[in-house]
Amino acid sequence: MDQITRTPTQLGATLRRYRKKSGLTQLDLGNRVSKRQATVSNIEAVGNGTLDTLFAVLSALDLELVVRPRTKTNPAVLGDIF
Amino acid sequence: MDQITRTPTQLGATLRRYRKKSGLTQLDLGNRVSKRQATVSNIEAVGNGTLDTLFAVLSALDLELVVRPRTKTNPAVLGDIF
DNA sequence: ACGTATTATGCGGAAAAGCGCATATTCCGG
DNA sequence: CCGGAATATGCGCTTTTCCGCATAATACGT
Repeated sequence: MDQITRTPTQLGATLRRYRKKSGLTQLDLGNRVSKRQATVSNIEAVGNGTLDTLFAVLSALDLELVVRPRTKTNPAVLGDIF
Repeated sequence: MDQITRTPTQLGATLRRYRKKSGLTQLDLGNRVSKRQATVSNIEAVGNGTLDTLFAVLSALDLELVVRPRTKTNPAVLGDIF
């Protein structure tokens, strides 16, 4: 299932999903990327952060990003809801 | 062709590709998202920036992000090269 | 309900990214 | 080549993010 994100908040929610799926806490993940638990919280919950932090987290969770033209897929169902 | 990115630099290169494809200059794009040409340059060339800026640019270029587990695709050929 | 684990939030200070403005450098068509 | 367009870089300043550290609030199993 592709995780389409169009806002920082959606991205944060998606990252959280993947983090939980791999059984890590924010503290665990923060340690792996040498960042604070608070920083992980901030990027997940608020959607604030830098690209540096983002890619550190993606790497730690063994994820990658795909950039593509927007699809017609219902934009509401994408990640904010859960 | 999927635009897989695993580093800020690859992402920047990808954004540049899409910007040029849509016939915009950094100045054009900067104006659309109410940010400086220098800020666009920074995210494209250096890979530095915030999620805020990133999603503003994605939106202006009508792009979306997909987060997914890393594939086995040759990781070297993805965007730094060009 | 309790206790613990997890996540969110707050502080002061350092670092980075943003700004306006300007200029240097590079790219590219003619 | 030359000249203009486009991109990169610099300065001083403001805003945001990150830091360490700590605590408050929430979630979750027993």
